[in-house]
Amino acid sequence: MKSQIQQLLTDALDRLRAEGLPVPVATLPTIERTRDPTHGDFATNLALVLAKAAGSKPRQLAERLVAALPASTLMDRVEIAGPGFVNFFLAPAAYRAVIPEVLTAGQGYGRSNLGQGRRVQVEFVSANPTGPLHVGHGRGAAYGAVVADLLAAVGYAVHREYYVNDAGRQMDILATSVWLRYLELCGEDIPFPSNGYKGDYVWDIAATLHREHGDAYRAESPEVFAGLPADLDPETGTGDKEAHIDGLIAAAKRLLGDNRYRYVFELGLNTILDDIRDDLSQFGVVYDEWYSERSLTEKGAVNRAIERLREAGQLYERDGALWFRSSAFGDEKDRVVVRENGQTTYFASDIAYHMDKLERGFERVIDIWGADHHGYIPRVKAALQALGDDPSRLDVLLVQFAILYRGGEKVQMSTRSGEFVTLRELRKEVGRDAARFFYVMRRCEQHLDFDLDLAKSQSADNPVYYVQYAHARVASVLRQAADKGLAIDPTAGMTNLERLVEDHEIGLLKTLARYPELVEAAALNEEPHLLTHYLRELANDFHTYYNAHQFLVPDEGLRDARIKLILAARQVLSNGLGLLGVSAPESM
RNA sequence: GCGCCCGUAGCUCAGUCGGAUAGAGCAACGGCCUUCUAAGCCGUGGGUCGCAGGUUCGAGUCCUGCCGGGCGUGCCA
Repeated sequence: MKSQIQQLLTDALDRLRAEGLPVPVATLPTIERTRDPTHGDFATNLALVLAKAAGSKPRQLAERLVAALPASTLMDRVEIAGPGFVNFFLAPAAYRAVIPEVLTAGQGYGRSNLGQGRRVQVEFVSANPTGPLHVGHGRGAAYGAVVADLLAAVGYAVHREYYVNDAGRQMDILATSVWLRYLELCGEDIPFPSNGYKGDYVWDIAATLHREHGDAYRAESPEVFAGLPADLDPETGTGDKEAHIDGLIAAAKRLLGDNRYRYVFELGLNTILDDIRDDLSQFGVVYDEWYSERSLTEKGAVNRAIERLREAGQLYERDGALWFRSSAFGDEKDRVVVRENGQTTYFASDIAYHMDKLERGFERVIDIWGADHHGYIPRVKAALQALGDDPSRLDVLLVQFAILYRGGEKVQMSTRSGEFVTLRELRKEVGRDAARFFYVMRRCEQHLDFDLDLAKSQSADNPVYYVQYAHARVASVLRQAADKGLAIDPTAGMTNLERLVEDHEIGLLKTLARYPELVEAAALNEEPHLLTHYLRELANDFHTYYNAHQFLVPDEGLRDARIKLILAARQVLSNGLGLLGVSAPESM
């Protein structure tokens, strides 16, 4: 509808230009939906924008513009208002046309081919497999999933990916933590390291190891701790927790040998990864690919990335380490890619990973990170630029923290003690639908206050229930109609739609017509919250209509028209909820 | 110190490429159930858009400075 009006305006401009008005050729008329209904349905500020170039007063120009507009059945009337706005009032028939449009398109209503199949990768969550996902990861999961689905809905070929950090020191700490717990289960006396992973899940993995392999992985405690630097003593502040845990990792590798160490490591990794996969899939979040960090090293991508940087002359040695000159590309300082001990850094893997992403041919790559990683953006972009790639192909979207509230109080979380609220616990408490909806209700760069009590409440205060209830209500009306033996045939001719004349009906029609534009905006700006707000509005339009008018009236023609309208509403509610990963219940 | 994000009604937040009289929900107050689910609807009150400049036909929106809050600033991942 918007584009049709745009075409009318373009035609008008062409005509004015032919009359000799100096209008820049590149001018593309901008059309906006009005905020105020007294300004019509759509408006353009074209006359204001062109006034200077045309050497004419805005209002005079607006009048010439209106006079030049081709006749159209879409339009009820066109008015000039304020300093020179041109307001378009659509004919009611133009709005009613949305009903057949929705009902024929069905689930496809709101989908488009803007992206024309261009390939986009969305990488999200990518939490280290050192423990279960917590509520912070949940927001990234919900946000990423909806962004991906929105892009797919507007015609992009979306590849959803989880980057698995299955290499590196954190994973060694996990493997060692599992082993130490296992030794405790074997009856060894183990002072657990302050820097180890203390969660219950570590015990669970250790118990599996003990159950399946008995004492086969056992070592004696004194042997394990022999010659280690002291752990941090929280009382006195003496000791070094980093040196202590590194010593323990070395002891584990030495005492277990390569094969047995690898086994414990893999057991920990796979157990947790399976848990994360399961958790996400129950959350309705699925991936096309789980991409292993280790595989980057194994196939030589990390070395290749380093070589490419070296060839580009962007590496140098200092203090025994190999540095990337990222400060030459906008980063605040240079970064190490190979440590003094010869090991490549996490950053080196990440350079290789992003190089690999672009090599895989994605036109656009979207990373969704927790906001605490924002300082990381310049160095990754710097690396891409140094490699000769185009850094603008990478967009990093930062998701701020989610803070849980229960009974008006902030829920305390601390990863240090292993006491955190997991995504699984959250889902169990408020349910998948409420969690998915609440997580994307705010712009991603806005801190999210997640009210657990509200998410659980079954009332109008709760936006999820409010929207779902609208859907269930339509279904309920249709059941009533069936019980009364009234025919419902959505594919029957749209002969009675002109009976829809009430304000509530026109309002609902207008909201339904807006949906495709809304999906487009939400997708292109990566803003799922627009969709949650829209659905609330749509539900409100429906509930208001429901309260003001009876649908199942004796007048057959009117009844038929109203049922078609609410069928269309149900379809759009269902489509929108579907994009959010929230169910659309038939009854509540 | 430097960098990124945020600051709009009592609370939580929308606000389209800069557009017309700044919106919604909650909370508060007052109404509506012999009628398709009251998990709903209607109404009332509530604002120095953090502050000060600038850009222009027009600024909550763009620019600069300041104030306040969050996060970051590893040869960790």
